[in-house]
Amino acid sequence: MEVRAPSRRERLRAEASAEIKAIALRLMTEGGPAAISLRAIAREMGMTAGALYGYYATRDDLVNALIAEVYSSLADAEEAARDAVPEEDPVGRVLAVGEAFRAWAIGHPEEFQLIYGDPVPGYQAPEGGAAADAEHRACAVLTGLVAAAWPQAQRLVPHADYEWSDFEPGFAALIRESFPDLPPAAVALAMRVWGRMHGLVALEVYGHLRPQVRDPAKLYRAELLDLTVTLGLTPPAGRPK
Amino acid sequence: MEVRAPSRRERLRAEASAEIKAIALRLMTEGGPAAISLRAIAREMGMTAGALYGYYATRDDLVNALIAEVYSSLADAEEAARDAVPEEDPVGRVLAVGEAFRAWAIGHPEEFQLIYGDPVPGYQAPEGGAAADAEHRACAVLTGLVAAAWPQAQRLVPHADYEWSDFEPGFAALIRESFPDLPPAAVALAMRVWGRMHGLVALEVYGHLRPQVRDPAKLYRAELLDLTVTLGLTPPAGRPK
DNA sequence: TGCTGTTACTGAACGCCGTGTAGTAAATCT
DNA sequence: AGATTTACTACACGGCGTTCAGTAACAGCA
Repeated sequence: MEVRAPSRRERLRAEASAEIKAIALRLMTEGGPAAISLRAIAREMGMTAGALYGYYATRDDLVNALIAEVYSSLADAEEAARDAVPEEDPVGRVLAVGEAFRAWAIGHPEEFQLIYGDPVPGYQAPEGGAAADAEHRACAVLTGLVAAAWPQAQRLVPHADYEWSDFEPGFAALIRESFPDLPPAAVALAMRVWGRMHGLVALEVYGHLRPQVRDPAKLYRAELLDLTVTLGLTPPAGRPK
Repeated sequence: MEVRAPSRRERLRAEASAEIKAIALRLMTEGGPAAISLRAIAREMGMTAGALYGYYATRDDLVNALIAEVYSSLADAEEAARDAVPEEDPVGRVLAVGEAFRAWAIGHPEEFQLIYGDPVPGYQAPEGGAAADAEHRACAVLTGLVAAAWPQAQRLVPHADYEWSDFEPGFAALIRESFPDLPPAAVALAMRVWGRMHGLVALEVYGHLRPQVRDPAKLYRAELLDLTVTLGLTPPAGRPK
């Protein structure tokens, strides 16, 4: 953890690296993930494509850096939405985080695509990258929601036969660090919540909803409300008779 | 609708067209959707890349043809799964179709990606294409499941304020043709069911589940069971006390 | 101050890719 | 058999990621 003052060289280098990422990000928002081309970036910076290899070993490395950044922005949005609702209102928090997730995705479709879409044929997430870190942050928000709802939710999960061994050791450790008292079944529930929010949003972002449904937001809202039922935060809506 | 016997020329042409699609499909299963290259296909057929333009006007046209074919195979799988369970067992049918959907996706990840993934930047689904047709078939299976469950489900959907005007006219007409007595709220529920199945499966196919969860199938199964609760086919699992 | 090693970049090349266009040979129709 | 349609090749264009030898500017040291 040395904190040498950055030399002029290092500063310029960091700036260039940031500019590369910024341009790449803009290119992506304009033409989708496929529009991230080293040559286009270099063109805008008044450089040659080869010059970029001094900053990123390969195009995929650059994309990975972007993923980390973008994922982090999603995590920020979710955390902000959660913290805007008082802790005593778990239903409100679920709705807020859910809506924030969708709003972010709809507002940044290319970024969503970058994170949750095509990992390019020979993909593989870098092991301990910042991307995995941000993914965990985003996931932790959902886990927190489930943790808050767990007293009510635990009666509703059928036969909670989940063990910590059902999760990868590293992931389990990470979770138990943040939520020491949470049982494994709750973590499983959190993953399901994740999937549930992801489903409709992914369909919408990829254009599978619009050609049929006029107002996807309405659909999503209903799903979120139903989600609070699954979490035991809201009684089933059925008019009793 | 003339039914002339196909001349020799037409037959050869159809065969070539089919071979192109077949090779494209194989290339995709081997290297992901990005590996579909006209040059590679031509190479395998002992032709030049340009020759393929006699069959498909552009690479995207070929991809669209593939999408239609692949989507159709998914619809087949869902219908087969549904029909393997007697009509009197709606819960079984939901589980069967749900598991069939996941099994198909996991077994054909590239195909799943092709259908539900990156529409390439300047995409647009051809209006009345066979792809839209197959998508409707797959969607109809889910609608059918909801229709069967509707007597029980309708008590559970909160404030069913859905009108037919909430859907695109063409889509609404198509649905009402197949299910004359189904209210719009049920269609909305069907779309939510679709989203719910899609969520976890998409996360798994794109590799967001594996690094954390050991057995995604278990998670998905729980989600399906919870889905039958939402559909009113199963009482909430909570031990009453 | 001058010298030396490091760093940032260029320019050209390689091999991919999708896409057109002009020409040729074969199959088909009359 | 002759005229026409069809299927294909050969070639070219521009764009892509990536590599590599060479060059010019910089940094630290004497």
